[in-house]
Amino acid sequence: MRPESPDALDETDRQILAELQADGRITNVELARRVDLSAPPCLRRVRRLEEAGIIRGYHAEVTPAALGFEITFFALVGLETQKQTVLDRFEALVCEWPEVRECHMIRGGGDFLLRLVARDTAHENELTGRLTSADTVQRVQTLQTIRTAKDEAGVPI
Amino acid sequence: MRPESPDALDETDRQILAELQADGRITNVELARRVDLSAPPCLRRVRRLEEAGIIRGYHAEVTPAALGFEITFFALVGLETQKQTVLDRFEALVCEWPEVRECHMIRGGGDFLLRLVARDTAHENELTGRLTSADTVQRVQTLQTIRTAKDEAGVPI
DNA sequence: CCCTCAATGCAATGATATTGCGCCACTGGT
DNA sequence: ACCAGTGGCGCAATATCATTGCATTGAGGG
Repeated sequence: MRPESPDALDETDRQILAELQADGRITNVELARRVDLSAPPCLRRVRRLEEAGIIRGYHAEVTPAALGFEITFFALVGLETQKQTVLDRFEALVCEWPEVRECHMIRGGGDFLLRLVARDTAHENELTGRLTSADTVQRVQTLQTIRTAKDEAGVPI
Repeated sequence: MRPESPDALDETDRQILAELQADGRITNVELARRVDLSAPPCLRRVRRLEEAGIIRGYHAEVTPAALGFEITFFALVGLETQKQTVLDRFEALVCEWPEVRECHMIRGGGDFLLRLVARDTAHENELTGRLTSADTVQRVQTLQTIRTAKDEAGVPI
């Protein structure tokens, strides 16, 4: 029947993903040239990848400092319990803060790793204060980034 | 003379950044419509933002699992010393690993926070083992992500 | 009040995206 | 071995978009 699953990716698909991950605004004509296809089938492949959810979207990478966000930091947050409703409530709370850019639940439960941005140290302090004083929060360890040697959004292809 | 710095962003620029951060493949015509400009000045603003380094690039967001990377995890790595050459060497080392997607130096020195992707738990174990046995590495704490409630690449605008 | 400069909009031109269609290769069944 | 059926490709045509040149407009300075 089918030698591979219907959503399997061949080498050309991987090349397309690699190119679009590296430059999301490349023209379809140029993309087709790089993966050695003509434009129409190349575009059809891109559409298929988008519709399959393999490409979730395209984003401009904006320098945070240009918008006044000089500080990026992480916060390791421990909650008092591991009860699901408590975890859910904490997630819902911080997800509403625009300064929280990522919220990952880690390990067995009760712990979260957040990535946040702040305009300055006062803003940062305010954010950590808000975290510390939030309901059910037991401890907050902030990890201030001194410098970032690598920051690639995607995955290796 | 100048009411604001030459690289200052007005409200239209911020709108452009917000739109391109949300959808990096939007056409210039559509972008111009949303920020209430005609196409040429809109494109000129985008080019200016790109050349000023405010827009660093555009990237497709690819689902890691589609490429076989089922696991994302973080690693807190402590080195034995804070000597600059040791820090630099560690950074150079892990930056060469494709599975390391982010490498942030944190706090006073000697500590790094890494974000990594792995195909499976065996791959993850191999990576943490490589970290643990790397030269000058004192300790490695892995933070396995159970679930991710929020993962926004950019900054609030 | 005039001048200057920066930014805009319009119009024209060259590229690109998108669709329809025919062709070829491969697969499975006869 | 032959014959559909299927999927993917390239070509060609058309709609849309990107990009450039140029005239106009409005705000601030002289």
